[in-house]
Parts: sequence; C-alpha cells; structure tokens
Amino acid sequence: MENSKIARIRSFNRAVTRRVGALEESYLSRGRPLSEARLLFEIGRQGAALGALRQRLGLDSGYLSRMLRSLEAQGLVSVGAQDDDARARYAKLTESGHAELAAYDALADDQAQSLLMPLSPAAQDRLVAAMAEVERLMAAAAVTIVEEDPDSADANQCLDLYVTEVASRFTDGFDTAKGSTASGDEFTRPRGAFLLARLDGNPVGCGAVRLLDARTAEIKRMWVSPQARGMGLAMRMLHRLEEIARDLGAHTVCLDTNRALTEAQSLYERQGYEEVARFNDNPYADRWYSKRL
Amino acid sequence: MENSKIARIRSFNRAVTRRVGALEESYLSRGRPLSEARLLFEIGRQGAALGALRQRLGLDSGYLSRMLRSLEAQGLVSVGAQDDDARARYAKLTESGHAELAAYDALADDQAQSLLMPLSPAAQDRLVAAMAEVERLMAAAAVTIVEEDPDSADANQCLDLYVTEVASRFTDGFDTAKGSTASGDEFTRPRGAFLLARLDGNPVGCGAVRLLDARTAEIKRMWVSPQARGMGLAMRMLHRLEEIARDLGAHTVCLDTNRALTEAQSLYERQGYEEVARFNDNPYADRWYSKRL
DNA sequence: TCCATTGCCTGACTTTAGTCAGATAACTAG
DNA sequence: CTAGTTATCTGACTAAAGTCAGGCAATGGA
Repeated sequence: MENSKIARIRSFNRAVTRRVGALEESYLSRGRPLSEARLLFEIGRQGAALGALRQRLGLDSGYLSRMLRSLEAQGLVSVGAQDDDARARYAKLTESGHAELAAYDALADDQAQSLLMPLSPAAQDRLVAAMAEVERLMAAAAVTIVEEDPDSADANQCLDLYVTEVASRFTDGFDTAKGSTASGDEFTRPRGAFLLARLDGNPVGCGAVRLLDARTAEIKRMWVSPQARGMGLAMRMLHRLEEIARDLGAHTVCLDTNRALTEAQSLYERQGYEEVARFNDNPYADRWYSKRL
Repeated sequence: MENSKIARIRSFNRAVTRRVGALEESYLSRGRPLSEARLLFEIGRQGAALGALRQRLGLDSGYLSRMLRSLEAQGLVSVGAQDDDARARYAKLTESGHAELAAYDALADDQAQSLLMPLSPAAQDRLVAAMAEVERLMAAAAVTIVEEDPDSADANQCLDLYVTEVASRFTDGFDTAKGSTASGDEFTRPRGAFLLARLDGNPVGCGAVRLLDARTAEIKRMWVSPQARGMGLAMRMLHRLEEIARDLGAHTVCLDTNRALTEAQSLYERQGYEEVARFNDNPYADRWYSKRL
C-alpha cells in the first residue's frame, strides 16, 4: 500500500534527522559557526574555486566572501588568484586549516563509530549494507530525465561513452561511421527526440527516438552509465521514449540490438517487446524487436 | 574493515542530510520560521505540556514562550492551564492550527511521494525495507545499558513485564512467590548489580547478576522488550553482566533457564555457556548453564 | 506559615545566517 | 579600443535563532 510506504519514509526521515542534528551539533563544539565549518569541509584538502564553492553551498557571493575573510583571520584558509582568470580566486587550506579539517573529520568519525560500536559485527554489516541500499535508491530517485538537444555537450559526452562501451563489448569492434551515428534533426522534434538522464547535474544516461514513418518510431542510443545501473533507470528511460513515440503519432515502436547486450534484451522482453524480422541494415544488429503502443 | 564502515556511514549521512535539508526547506514555503513549524509539529494533534515541549525541542523557556505567543497571535494555538498544577501550562492546536498542521503533513507526504514516484514498485519496496532496517539498527545502537537501582520504578516496570511474559510462555504458569523474586540488596553492590536498557529514556530491557559465593556469580532476570528484539541487545546485556561478575570477583557465571525460552538457550550456547547439573531448586528451571570467565 | 523551588513570562541582548545594492578589476566579443 | 559581462568584495541591512537575568505566581516540604 502506498500510504504505508510514505509513513515508513517519514518515520525514517524523523529518525535520521535526529542523528544528523546531533552530528551538526557536535561540529559546533569547535567554537565556530556551522556555516564556516561547512565551508571548511567544502574547500577540502585540494582547495576549491570560489565560484564552485558558491554553487555547491548555495551561498550569496557577499556572504561567502565574508566567511572566507573570517577563516583567513583565523589562519585556516588562504585565498589566492587563479592562473587562468585573474578575476576568479581559489581558496586553499593553510597548514592549520588542514589540522582543523582533520579535527572535524575526527568528530564525524567518532560519531559514526559511536553508531557502530554498540552493534555486533553482524548487525554492523547489516546496517552498513542497508545504508548503502538507501543511499543508492535515493540517488536513483534523484535522477531526472529531460528532453535535450542531441548536439549539446552533455549529450555528446553520453553518446561517446555509449560508443566506447558498445565498441568494447562487440567482439569485432564498432565503427562509428558504419553504425549510423545519425545526427542533424533526426532526433529532434518533430521527427524525434533525445532524452538525457542526470544525477546532480551530471549526465548518467541517454536515449533517443525517431520516426521511421508516420506510424512507426525507432528507439536508439539507449545507454545508462555503469554507476547508475541496477536502479531501473533503463526502464524509466524506455517508458519515457515510448511516451514520446506515442506523442509523435507512432502506433508501433521498434528497435535493434546486439546479442552481446544481454541486459538490454531482457529489458525489452520484460517490457513486452517481441522479436521480429530484420527491418534495417545495421551491420551491428542481430536482433530486432517491436512493440505495439 | 572498520574504516570502510565508517566511510559508508559518513557517505550515508551526507546523502541523507541533503534530503532532510530539502524537506525542511519545503516547510518554509508556508511563510513561517522553521522553529515555529517544528513547534507546531511537536504540539501535535493531542497538544503537549510546555515543559515537555521545552525538553523535546531543547528550547529556552523564554524562547518557547515567545514562539507560543506568536502562534497564538496567528490563531493556531491556545495555551491553557493544566488541571493538576496551576503553574504548568498546556498547549493545544486550535481548529486552524489543526488545518495548518495538516498542510505541513501534506508537504511532508508530497516529499516522501516524490522520493517513491521515480522508482519501480520493486525498487520502492527495497527502499522502504532498507529504510526500516536502518531505522531499526540505529535505534538498536541508541540503546544504553546502565547500572540502576533494582527497586526503581523503571526497573519494576521491566521486571513486571518480564514476569508477565514468562508466565504466558510457561505451560503451567508462573507464580511470583515460588519464582524467587528475590530483592533487597541481592542485586546491588557489593553482592550484585542490576542493569537497565533504555531507548530514548524508556526502559526496554533488564538483567541482573548476584554472587552465589565469592567465586561464582549467577545471572538472572534477563529480559528484552519485544519491540527491541533481534537487535543483539540480549547479547550486549549478557556481556555487560559478565563484565560485572568479573568485577565482583567471580571466576564462573551460571544461570538457569526454561526449555520454553528457546532464544535464551541458543544465546547462552552461542556465548560459550555449557549445560551443567541442577545447581538450585528453582521450580521453573529445567536447564542449568555455566561458563568460566 | 515560611521559604526554596518550579514553571512560565518579559525585556534586553547577541550571534548566526542571509540579502541587496553598489564598486572594482579583469575579461571578452565585436 | 570599447562596451558589456563576470568574479569578487564591501557596506548596510534584515530575519531567525538563541541566551540571560529578573519577575511573578503556584507549589511543596519543613
């Protein structure tokens, strides 16, 4: 039942909020406002550009500037110019900044330790495994899938990764030229569409659809980054592409695949695709599927 | 490896902090400071005594008073006297207070919903199960075990529950008089000790140890509340009792149990206890165990 | 009955967090 | 070279969150 799931999530939120609250409270023990401690964390061992800090922490530039002044006054941080752009500046930890960060790290480690210590090793393992599962599935839920220009930088990044992976899995390689890396307006409205999946802004998957004729759409370029696999993302992508195909007027979707891509095949079959005869001359395809919408 | 567990926990904390932050942010959409929203939540459907509110939220009494004035001015809360003590006061939601709380509830439900929606039903179930596991194990880790007066109110509450449960599980009942509900200074230093386990202040288990002679200690009254079972609490309790036995000078601990209490037996055997001959005349015991410390 | 304690309230205060409007210097496209 | 843009900084401001000291009435134990 939906409702009991929601109740569980809310109960989880409550339980976890308390823990997190206690952790943040413990940071205050070093006599510095929380926002400064957070900033110290975010600058980190390798330092960070101010722009990046502002974005990651969602800070007003004036506010950030003032906090950096304060950390500089405490001798924890030094802010210097960046090589490539003399306007931009780069914050680094000083030696005592590193020590201070280490102290905060120790606090966080203690906190984590105190969560583990009372548990038996078996229970510790269960806790850690469950935490990993929660984190993983929360990340999966945070993935957004949006229509995007297939020529954008992020789209190209995904497509490159897709090609690289396919090439490595096909026994006799993959030649971009032969593999119909069609572009232009094939995958843009009104003839098609291109979807990009992002996690925290970073592309983690893509998929495309185009009309072959007024009633038939073809799905292509489905790819999910290895880190994002096993979270049902491919299925979400496929559903969204089918939705778009319907929207474009198609009554049927088809696609081709290669026997080396086993997960893909089982996904298609689970989603109601049926094997059909060869409908194109893609030299890298050896299975063809189709589904009525 | 310990370190990787700590790293996992810290990664989990980071991931979850963000989610929680987003949830709290959403509460601001009702144009009221977060602390007032929290107070509204804490007053809840049945209302709450001001003292309890102060304690649960960790508020200064002046601050609480002011916030209540503000919520009263908004027509959400009414604060009245308490029957038993005219100094103490009790906060209740008004009708529009209930409506406002419902609106906050809806926000939290939406947030939870948005976490579920992108996931397939199977993934939703996995997420919810993992959350339950995390919550459960975090609760287990939050249980504290402390030495306490065996005559305290909380101790008696636990002992009563223990007796009730044992009575219900023994086929021929359990008579307190016969069952040697020994008290007095048997379970206090220097002859013994009594341990109470608490979760969030509420007693969830107990255990006692006493010296039979200078070198032999007996463990008695081990009990864990049903809600707190399966978290390794009994094992922790047993270890603490053995530690105390050692501290009292014992070289051997012994205990008796009943064949109806199967989990107890398997715990003792797992912890290195060996069955020995009857060493007392407890009419409810039919197994006797002993372990060298 | 007295007096220390408890529970709450009020006023005055501080710190933290964050916003807004310029100012300045460096960069970039034309 | 110029005009517009970008990255940061400064000063002035506000709201939220929290602290502290004193006050008053009710309570409870001696």
